[in-house]
Amino acid sequence: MAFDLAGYDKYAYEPFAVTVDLAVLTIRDGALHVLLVERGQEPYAGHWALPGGFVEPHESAETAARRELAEETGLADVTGLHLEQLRTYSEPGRDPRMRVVSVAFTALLPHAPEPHAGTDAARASWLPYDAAGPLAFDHDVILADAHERVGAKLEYTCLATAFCPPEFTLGELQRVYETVWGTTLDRPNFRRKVLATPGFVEPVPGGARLTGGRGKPAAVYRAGPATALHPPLLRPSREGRPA
Amino acid sequence: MAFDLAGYDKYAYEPFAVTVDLAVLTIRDGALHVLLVERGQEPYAGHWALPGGFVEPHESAETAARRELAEETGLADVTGLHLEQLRTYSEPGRDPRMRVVSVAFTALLPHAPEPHAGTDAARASWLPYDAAGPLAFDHDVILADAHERVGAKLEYTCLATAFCPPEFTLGELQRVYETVWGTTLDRPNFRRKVLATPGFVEPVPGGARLTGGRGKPAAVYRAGPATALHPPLLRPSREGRPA
DNA sequence: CCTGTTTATAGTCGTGATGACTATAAAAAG
DNA sequence: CTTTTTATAGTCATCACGACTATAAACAGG
Repeated sequence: MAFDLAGYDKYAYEPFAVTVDLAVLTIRDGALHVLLVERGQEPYAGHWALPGGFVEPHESAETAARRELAEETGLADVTGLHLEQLRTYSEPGRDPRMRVVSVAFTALLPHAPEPHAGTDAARASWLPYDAAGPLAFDHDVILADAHERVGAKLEYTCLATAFCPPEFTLGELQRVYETVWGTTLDRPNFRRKVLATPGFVEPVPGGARLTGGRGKPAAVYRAGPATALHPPLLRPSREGRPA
Repeated sequence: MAFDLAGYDKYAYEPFAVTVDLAVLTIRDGALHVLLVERGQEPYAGHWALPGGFVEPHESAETAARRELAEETGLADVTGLHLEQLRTYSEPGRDPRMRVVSVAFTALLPHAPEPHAGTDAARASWLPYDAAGPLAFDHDVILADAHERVGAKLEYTCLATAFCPPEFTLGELQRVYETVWGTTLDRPNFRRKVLATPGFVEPVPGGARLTGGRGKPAAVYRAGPATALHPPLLRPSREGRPA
């Protein structure tokens, strides 16, 4: 399959298929969920897999990821959503049929509409992160990498608001941290830290949310202009976390 | 050029060339240097570019990057060197000849042997980071991304020792931080922080280095087993750094 | 040989961030 | 109307860190 391209130095190269895979995360009912599609064909027929697809000739991987995200979630507007390149997976054997190099992305969604069936008529659904394995191909690894990356970015960026609707309470924001990290946090300390970070959140002029939820109504906030957290909001002590 | 692969769902896909590009960084004479090769052919003939090459059919991008690193630096043993995937660059127009998707890597070297000429007979050399532009293709962007990534990782990982020889002084380690960040640090405070972080460095039993350098001889340390820094060693105040 | 320069190392002090904790307010559930 | 739940205010001790001073040990250059 190798061929020579006139003028391309003196290399012969092998063409690869290039795809994008998406680890789309959201929080439903206080648990981390991931968007998965059920494969209709071999290999891994009947297995769950991360949504994704081929990068088309005219588009970048980022553009392809955003297109796939729109197709798979059925969201009309995915322009404001957090979409970030995770890493590229290129092990020769990762797809048994041929050489496929996949650029993986992480996407964070605030609310979680039920997904449409994908273009290949497979079932698509939100599954709890903890019940998501084993996935097709190397998607377990991609999903775990995405989780680790998001957990780390919560520490030193304002990324947590990407899981929240446009207006939210500090309790909701705290639940994002607790859900992704799998820990519990002290409420007054969390509150103090968030409010002491300039630009992390800003109060919504009007209101206190009542929502029928139990307890005292909470003040409502919006995401602020800041993107980084200085100093960071570190996870409760874990010795020797991987880099 | 599109074709159909029997059994591959129902997609037609376009084959891409997949390459690796390496941002190989080291510190020479107290300044950050990058390994560059001079292009012999169009496009960008005569321009400097990041070393790199095609991923071969049997290897992953990581393997290809390590192979290219060995070829370009002429180092016999690149197994212990820090090599890390940066991100993938896939803009359709980034190579004017055809569609090339490039997986970029960052490599850190302690000492800096003069590089061999690459396999394509182009010149290869260490250039100061600040004098490295403008590079071929989108390599300026890749190089800047690598610098930013390395600077950020110095904050919360033990990566700085990757720039140091097996045995080093705290002064050398501090110069790594200062060189990459472009700042100066308070020596006693830096020392206190590094020594207070368990597993960051460990003293070499034997010796104090004399080296003919001016000043009081310094104690010699080795990299310790730790990989992460808790709490992090933050850069001097910068408001609103990008995530 | 003496003095100044350079680098390494030890320590102090005040501020601010943080973890652990207590207390109060305001809603819903029973 | 009491309990439960959540939100919010505050305290206190510890620790991390920036700024700073002091001392030690090498070399350079007269």
